[in-house]
Parts: sequence; structure tokens; C-alpha cells
Amino acid sequence: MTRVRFAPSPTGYLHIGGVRTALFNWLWARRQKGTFILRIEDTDQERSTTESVRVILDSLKWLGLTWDEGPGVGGPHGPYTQMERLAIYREHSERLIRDGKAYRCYCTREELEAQRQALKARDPKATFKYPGTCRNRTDQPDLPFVVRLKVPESGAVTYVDKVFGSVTTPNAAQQDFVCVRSDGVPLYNFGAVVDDMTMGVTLVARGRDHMVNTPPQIMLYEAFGARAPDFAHLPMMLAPNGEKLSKRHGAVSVGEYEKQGYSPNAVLNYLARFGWSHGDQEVFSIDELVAAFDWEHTNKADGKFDAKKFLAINHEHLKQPRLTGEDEYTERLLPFLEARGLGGLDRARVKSVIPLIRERATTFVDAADRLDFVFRDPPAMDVAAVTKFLGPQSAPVLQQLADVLRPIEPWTVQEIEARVQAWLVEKGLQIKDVAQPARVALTGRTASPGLYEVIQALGRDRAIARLTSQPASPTSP
RNA sequence: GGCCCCAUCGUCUAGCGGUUAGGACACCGGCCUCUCACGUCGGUAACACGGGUUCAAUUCCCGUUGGGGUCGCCA
Repeated sequence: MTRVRFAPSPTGYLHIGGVRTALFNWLWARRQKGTFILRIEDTDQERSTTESVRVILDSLKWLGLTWDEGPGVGGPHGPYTQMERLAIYREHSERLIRDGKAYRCYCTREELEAQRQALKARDPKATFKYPGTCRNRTDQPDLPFVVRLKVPESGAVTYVDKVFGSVTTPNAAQQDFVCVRSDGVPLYNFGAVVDDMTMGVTLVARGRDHMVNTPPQIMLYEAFGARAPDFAHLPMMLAPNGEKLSKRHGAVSVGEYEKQGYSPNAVLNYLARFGWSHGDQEVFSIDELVAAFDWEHTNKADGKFDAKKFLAINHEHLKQPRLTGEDEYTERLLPFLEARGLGGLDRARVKSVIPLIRERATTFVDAADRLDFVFRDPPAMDVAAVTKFLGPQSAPVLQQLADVLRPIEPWTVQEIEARVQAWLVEKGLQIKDVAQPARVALTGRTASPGLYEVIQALGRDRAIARLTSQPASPTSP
């Protein structure tokens, strides 16, 4: 039975790179009909906040990365928040000490820091390694202590990564690392191992920046006499310039993409294809991803985030009804229209007008912008457009067009187009001659969906009103 | 610097010994066209380098170079 987990630390928003880690785990769980566990690693009390927990949970929900065990849903191996598991860590660390696998270290932070500095003064390039001062200590002074693992001085740890293959790290490069702080709160490696072990996690998939943590973690499994889970490390997602991806490179939090009007499935699609491939396929529904995901086609090389490709994938998801259904499109679009002051709109009306911009809008923000003229009455007029196309000279022809529209029945795009074409022929006009003035009068802009579609969508009365109510002279200088 | 990892178009990638090295995004042209898009046709563009192994290397091995990760009582 596959059991995987995503274990964010609540120290901020949910980073796009974190989402990819969550996604790969989630996809694997779904593919294997296994269990996806969400665990909150809040042992850094300095930086962890409950607000951040909320943000992360909300982001995962928005993305649709539902968890089977974890905060809110519970499960048989809870609690799923580390600070609520301190008793479990204590029990485990004491067991290691009892078994002679770990020991209490009474060295103070200050002492160690001094040693570190001294070493640095002698050799700036040297790496400080805990000298094992308390390793064989037999007394038990009444002083604060940390718990350190007795790491073998020779030998090596080898594991087979599902992405990178066999990885071997010599033990000589390791040290007796700290498992539990002097205040009884575990450190990352210890907490993660105890949790993964007690939660029955079978595969740990995480970013490559954690690869260095794997040997120490495997040592812990060995110390506990437990079998280590499988490991899969994902290549890094870097900024376009090769740096670590951060806010200074643009939007990196899920919340920002939600605000920018991205579709959650498009976000997952882009992230899935980053470091993983399925032949030449670029666009996937979630079901397709679940069905196709594997570790064999996960890449080893780091990659660079490409905002343009991300946008293109989002555009694709907004274009294809199979990826974003009419109802979903409507629901996601509504808040963005509301944000523009177009509240209380009739869902059916919004839905009916989506075909006008389906192929054009790259985001829901873009869609709301392109549809603004439909719902705003009068429409917002672009000054430059009015100046260029709506002079006194255009009023008569627009008036005539309005007259053509007045008797049209049925009020369909086809019928409107046929009648307008007939009128153009009769008057010896070209569509070019009237399209732009009409477009500006109807939408306030020089760019819009097709003229006939616009007329049909506005409805007879509003179309006629907009065509005939143009000021004799524009308001612009 | 120690330890670990990586290397195909600008970017994401296909390739798993023999291919005109394919696709997507971006970019540049043409077509379509009432604007904007969409669509469509075409183009520029890559196997880091050096040794092996092999009849044959982008593919396997080694090295070089380049890049990345990590060296905390952070995660």
C-alpha cells in the first residue's frame, strides 16, 4: 500500500516549487490508489505561524490536491502537526539513548560556536564537525542537553533513489547530528523520520535540496531497527537566471497565480511537465496526469521556470472546454468580474457570453477585462479609440446600422450577419468601413470579439442604444 | 573547500547504439481576417569538451569544464 506525504513548514505562503513536490506525491498516491498524507512541520517555532498553516491549506484546496490524512480530516496516525507530537518524539529519542544509539550532549551553543569560529580562523575553508565531546560521557549532569545520534565513523550509506538511482555517501563526511533540541523539540531529520516511520510512509518524494538529508535519515531508520522508505528526489525549479526561485523573480506563491486568474489545473499541468514528461504531450487534464504519472520519466536535471510557457498552458486550459467546463469557467470568472465592480451578475448570462472570449483570454483576469463591455453600461470608452473612430462623420452610418438591427428576427448571429451584409451590399459599403466605428461604439475599444457576436450578445436594445448615443465630439483633446 | 547531484534548441523536453536529432513555449515570416485573438503553413535554433568501448555513439565508461544542492539546537 502506497503511503506518501507532503510536509510543508508553515513559514509563509505555499511556494510554487512546494506545489510541485506536493503534486508529484499526490499524483503517485492517486495513481497507486494509495494514501496522500499532509503533515505540518512547525517545529521552527520562530518562523511558524497558524496564519501560514491556513494559507497553505487554502492553497492546496484551491489546487484540488486533497489529502486523505492530515489537518482537518484526521486519520489513524495523528496528530498531523508536529508540535502536537512532542511526546512521540520524546519516547523515540529516549529509546535511542537507552539502546546506545544516541546520547545526551551537554555542549552549549556558545561552546560549539566558539569552536566553529576558532576552526574558521585557522582554515576558512574547513567544515566544522562536532568532535564527539559528549559521545562517551557517562555522568548525567542536571544541565540542558541535546540528543545526538552516534554516527558510524566509517562505512557509507547507499540508497537507490527512484529518480537518481544509486547514491552513496561516506559516513566520514557525516557527524553526530542533533536529533532533539535542548527544549525537547525535534529537529527536521529526526521529526521527519519518526513521523514517516510511525505514519507508515512508504515513499518520500521531495526536492533535491533534501538529498543531503537522506543519509542521516537512513541512519536513523537503522538506529530504530526500522526499514527505510523509498526515496525520490525531484530536480530543482530555478529562476530563469539560474538562481533559486524567489519573489524577486516574479510571482512564486500559489495565491498570486490565483489572483492573476490562473486555472488551478493549468498550474498543476505546468508543474507536472516540469521535470517529468510523457512523450510529446504538453497539455493534460488532471485525470490524464494521474493515469500517466511515473518515476521513470522524471528528470534529473534542474530546470528554469518559464512564465511564458506557464501562461501558454493556462491559455490552453481556458480555451479547451474539455479542460475547463462552461460551469467551472463561469464560477471562476465571476469573482474577477465582481472585482471590477460588476457584481450581482446573472450566472446564465455570464455563461452565455463566455464563447466570445474563450479563444482569446489567457487568464480569468484577461477574460473579465475582455467581457467588461458586455456588463458595464455604458461601456468604458477608450479615449484614443473614440478620437480615432467616432467623429461626427461616423454618426450617420452608425445610425443606419442601428436601423438595420431594429427589425431583425430571429436575433441570432447568423441572421444579424446576413442582414448587415445585405445592407452593406445595398449601400456599396465594405465591412471594413463600418466595423471599427461600430466596434468602438459598442465596446468602447478597438479590439473585441467579432462584431456580429458582440451585437448579438449585447441584445437588440443595448446595441442600438450604444450605436445611436454617441456624442458628436469625443471628450478627448 | 568537503560531501552529493546534474549536462539535447533561448526555455520545458522526446531520445533509452544506427533518427534528415522530434514536440511544445518563445522568436521571425506567410496564409486566414471587421479589430484582437484563434487556427494554419513555414523558418531560425541543441547533443559542453576530451579520451575511451564499439562495425557504429546524443545514447555506455572515464576525465575536464560548467552549473546546482548542502555543510545550523532552520526546514
